[in-house]
Amino acid sequence: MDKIDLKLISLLQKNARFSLKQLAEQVFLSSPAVSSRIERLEKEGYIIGYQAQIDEERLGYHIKAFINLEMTPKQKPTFYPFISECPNVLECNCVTGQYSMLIKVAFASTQELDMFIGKLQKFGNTQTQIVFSTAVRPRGIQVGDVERLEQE
Amino acid sequence: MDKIDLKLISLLQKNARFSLKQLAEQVFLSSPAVSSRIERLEKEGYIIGYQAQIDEERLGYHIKAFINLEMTPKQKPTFYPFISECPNVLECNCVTGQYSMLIKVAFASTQELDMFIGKLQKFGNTQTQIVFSTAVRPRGIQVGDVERLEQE
DNA sequence: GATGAAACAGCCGAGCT
DNA sequence: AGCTCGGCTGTTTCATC
Repeated sequence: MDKIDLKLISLLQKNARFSLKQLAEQVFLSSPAVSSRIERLEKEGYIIGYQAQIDEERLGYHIKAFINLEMTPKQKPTFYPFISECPNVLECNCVTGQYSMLIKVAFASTQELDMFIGKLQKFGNTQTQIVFSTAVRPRGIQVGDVERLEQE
Repeated sequence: MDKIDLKLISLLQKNARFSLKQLAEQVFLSSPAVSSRIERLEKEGYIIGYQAQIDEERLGYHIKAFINLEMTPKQKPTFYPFISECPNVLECNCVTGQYSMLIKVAFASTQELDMFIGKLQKFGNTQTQIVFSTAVRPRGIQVGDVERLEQE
């Protein structure tokens, strides 16, 4: 994990479809060298995958929201499979505080959102925050400028 | 926007580095046809970009958190540029409820997180939820199974 | 990590349905 | 109009240094 690895990560965060040649030019290496570095970064778990970012709004999912779900730990075994199968769930984290799960969702309408929240009731109380607008779109940690060259 | 477009979107969400040929095989079209469809999806704003997903934990950012920030609307013009420049901010949304901004961040330690929260105080009160674990990693809306073929 | 050759994929045109 | 096919160009991969 050196500066070049971080630069490659940063470039792939900007555009995962850069060709090896384009990447090679920007880090002043040959394409085979870049290829083997990326392979290593994938194998060692730094790079989890490459995802196309979709505009949910453009696809008709106009309502985005964060749902706080108050849940007892013993429900986790049934909750986890359920939540990961929901196509409208964009992210779900277990967090500190009164509400134990924080779920990000996208729906076509408030009606659909309401129905989903209804389904969640069997797990516990919910509190919902609807998204008005997005100041910073989901993105990775910005590694370009920082000097964090640990051997992790 | 037909079934094939949705299938392409779904495939690129799974792996943005699929080659045109690989995509073509899976939708039973030729690669030029796939190429022009993707070009159109990008131009029309369905596909915003392609991002490598990084394991922040693996890079040493062990603390992830959601910060609720209570802020008056008049502070937005100074807050927006500030928040989008922070390399540790993974996402930021304006939401309904008592807390007007919901900010997702990643830091190497609770100390750094604490310092950041300190900096936010000049905008308003905060309430922080630290992430214990992730049930569903950030992902796009799952379009594969649903029948949402509107001309949006 | 670099170089060169071979395999491969992507791009642009023409012709077809 | 959009899809498929063929040729050229550029990219990736492998062997060698």
